[in-house]
Amino acid sequence: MTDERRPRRRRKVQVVTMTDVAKRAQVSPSTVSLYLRRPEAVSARAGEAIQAAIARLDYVPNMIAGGLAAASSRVVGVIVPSVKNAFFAETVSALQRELGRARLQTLLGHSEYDHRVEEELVRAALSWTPAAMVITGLRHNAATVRMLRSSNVPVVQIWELGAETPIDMAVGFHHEQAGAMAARHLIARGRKTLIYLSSRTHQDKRAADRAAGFLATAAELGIPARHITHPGAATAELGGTLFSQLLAEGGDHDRIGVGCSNDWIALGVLFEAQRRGKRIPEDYAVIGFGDLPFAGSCNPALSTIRPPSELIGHETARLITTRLRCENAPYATSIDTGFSEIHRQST
Amino acid sequence: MTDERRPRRRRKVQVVTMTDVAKRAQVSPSTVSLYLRRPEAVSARAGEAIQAAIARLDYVPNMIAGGLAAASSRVVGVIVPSVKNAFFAETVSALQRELGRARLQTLLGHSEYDHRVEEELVRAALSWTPAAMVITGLRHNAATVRMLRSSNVPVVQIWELGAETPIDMAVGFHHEQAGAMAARHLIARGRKTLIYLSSRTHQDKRAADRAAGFLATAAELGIPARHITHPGAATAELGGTLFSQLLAEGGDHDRIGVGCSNDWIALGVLFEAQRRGKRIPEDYAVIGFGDLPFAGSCNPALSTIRPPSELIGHETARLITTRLRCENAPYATSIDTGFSEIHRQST
DNA sequence: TTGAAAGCGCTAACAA
DNA sequence: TTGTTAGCGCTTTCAA
Repeated sequence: MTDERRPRRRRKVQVVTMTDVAKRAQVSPSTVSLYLRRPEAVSARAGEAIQAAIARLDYVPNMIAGGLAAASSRVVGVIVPSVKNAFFAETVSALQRELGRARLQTLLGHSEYDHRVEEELVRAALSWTPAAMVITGLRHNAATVRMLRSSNVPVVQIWELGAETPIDMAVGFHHEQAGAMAARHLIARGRKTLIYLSSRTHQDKRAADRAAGFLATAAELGIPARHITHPGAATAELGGTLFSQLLAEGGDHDRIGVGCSNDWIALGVLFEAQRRGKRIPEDYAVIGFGDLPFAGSCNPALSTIRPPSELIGHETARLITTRLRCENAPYATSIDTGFSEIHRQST
Repeated sequence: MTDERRPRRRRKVQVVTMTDVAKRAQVSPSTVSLYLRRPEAVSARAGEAIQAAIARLDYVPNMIAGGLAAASSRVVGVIVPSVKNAFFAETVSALQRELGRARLQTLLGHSEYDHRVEEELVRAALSWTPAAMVITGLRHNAATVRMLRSSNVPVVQIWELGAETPIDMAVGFHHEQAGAMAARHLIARGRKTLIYLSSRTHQDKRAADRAAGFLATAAELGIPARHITHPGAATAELGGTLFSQLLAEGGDHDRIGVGCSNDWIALGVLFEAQRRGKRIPEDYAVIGFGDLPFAGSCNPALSTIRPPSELIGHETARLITTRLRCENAPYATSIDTGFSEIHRQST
C-alpha cells in the first residue's frame, strides 16, 4: 500500500477512439483526422491502413469532440411551425435528403406558430454551434433576430418573401401574389362575387397574406369580395363549417367564386357542397392552395395554387452547401421560387 | 522586434463562455456549471450573481463542449421512414414536444424505408453520443442492431410490436391484429367477400402485416378473401386505381367488404366509387387505416382503424425521460398501445 | 458551498 | 506527407 498520490481518472467513455485507430494503423492521430476529412491528402499506403483499422475496430467518429475542436458542427438547425403540416413536411424531407448528401444532419424544432417557442428553439439550436440555421418565415421576435445575427451562422429564412429584409438568405415566394392569382383565376372564370375562406390567420401570417392579396385583387378589379375566417386549424371539417357559414349568410349567391387558404379547407367545401346538393363548379367555383396529394383525384378534381414545397427545401440546401464551401459566396441572397396555378374541374 | 517564440494561438471562437460569466459573477467556472445543472446546490447569493451575469452577457451554453465533457449529449436521434407520412409526422411532433420539455433535442433522419439508409443514419446519429435513440420498426440490418446494442444508449423501437425481441424498449402495436380487426368489422356487417387493397408492401412491412392479419382472419372465419396490391406509395390516386382493378376483375360482386391498408387508399376508393356510381356502403363497404384528418368529414364518412400516433410519441418520450432519470429503470420494456375501431358511414 | 485541475476526443497550426 | 502539440468550453472529481 503506497502513499503515492493516485491521479484521479475519468473513465474512458468511448469504446474506440481515433487514437485507437491511429495505433492500429501505425500512424499518428492527426493523420487519421486528416484522412477522415480529406482522404486525398494522405498517402495511399497510410489511407489503406487507416481504412482497414476503422473497419476492423468498427470506429464511429465522435462528432461532439470534432465539433468542439473545429468550433462548428455538421448539424443544421431547422425550425418549422409544424411537421404535421404537409407543406413543411415536404420541405423538411427534401432539405434533409440533400443536406444528408453533404453529410449534414438536421436538428429539427417545431415552433407551433409561437414566436416565443421559436426563440427558445433558436437558442437551443445555436448552442450546438450549427453549420447553418433554417427558419420559417421572415417575422420573428427581436431577440431571435439578434441571436441569429450575432451567431455568425448562415441563416436561411424559408417559405416567405416580402417587405422585411432577410437576416441573411431567403427562399420562398410572395403569399399576397398567390392570393391574387387565385382571385384572378376565379374572376377569369366569370365569377361575380368572391369569398375567401381561411383559418388561423392570427397565427399563420402567410395565410393572412394570401387572404389580403385575394381581397385586394378583387377590389382592384371591382368585384365584391369578403373574407370568412376561423381561428381553428385548417382541416376538411373546418372547410365544411366555413362553407355552411357562407350559405347561411344568404344574399346573392349567383356565380360565386370561393378561394380557400388551404386545400384541406377546399376539400371540406367539396364534401359539404356534395351533402347539400350544391354543384361545383356551376354554383360555386372553388380554388384551394397547396396541391395536396388528394387535389387531383377528388370529385370534382380541385383547382389550386401549388407552392413549390420541395423546391424550397432543395434551394435551401443548395444555398447552405454553397455558403459552407466558399466563405465569400453571395451574401444576402433572396430566391423567389414562385408558385403555379393548377386548373382542374372545381373552377 | 524580439526573437521570442510566439506561442501559436487559436482564435477564441465563442463570444461569451462560461469563464466570462464566472468572472463577471466573481465565482469560479465550476460554480457556474453547477448552478446551470443544479441551481439549488448553489448559495442564493452566488446564484443571483450568476443569473445576472448570464442575462447581462447574453450567454448561450455550448452544448458541444458540455456533451464532450459529460460524454453524453442532450439530443435524441429519431429515425422514421418519412415525415411526409402523417402517421410519423404526428408521432415525431408529439415526441418532440415532450422531449423539449425535458430539454432534449431531436436529431431527425428519414430512412425512406431503406435499411441501408437507416444504417447510415444510425451511424451518423450515434456519432453525436445521443442521450437516446428512437427508430421505427423492429426489423433492421444486422449492423444497425449491432451498433445500437454496443452503443449503450437507450433505444426505443416504435410503431411495431411482433415476434422479434426489441433491442431495448418498444412502443407500438401488432399490425396483424389491426388487419384482423378490419376483417372482423366487415364480416360483422354482413359482407360475403373480402378484398384487401394495399400499397408498397414490399417495403412497408407493417402494411404487409396488416394485410396478412386481414386475410388470415377471413380464412379462419370461412370468408373468401383476396389481396390487390401495388408497389406505388399510398395515395388517393392509387386507391382509385386499385378499386378500378377490383371492378375489372369481375366475378361475384355481391356484398363486398373492402379493407384498405391506408386511409388515403380508402379515400381514393370513395372518389372512384362516386365517379362510377357505385354505392358505399351498400355495394361496397370500405374500411381504412389511419383515421387521417379527412376520415370523419368525407362522403360517406370513413370507417377506419385508428393507430395511436400521438400516444406512441408520448409513451416513447416518457420511457426515455424515465430511463435518463434513473439508470436502473425497467429494462426491455414493451408497451402495447393498441388501436381503435372507428365505425362511420362507409361500412 | 466553492474552487482547482484534469481531462472528454478531436482539429488545426505549425514544424519536420 | 506526417507528426507534435495546444487547445476547443465544458463537466466532474476531489479537496478545501
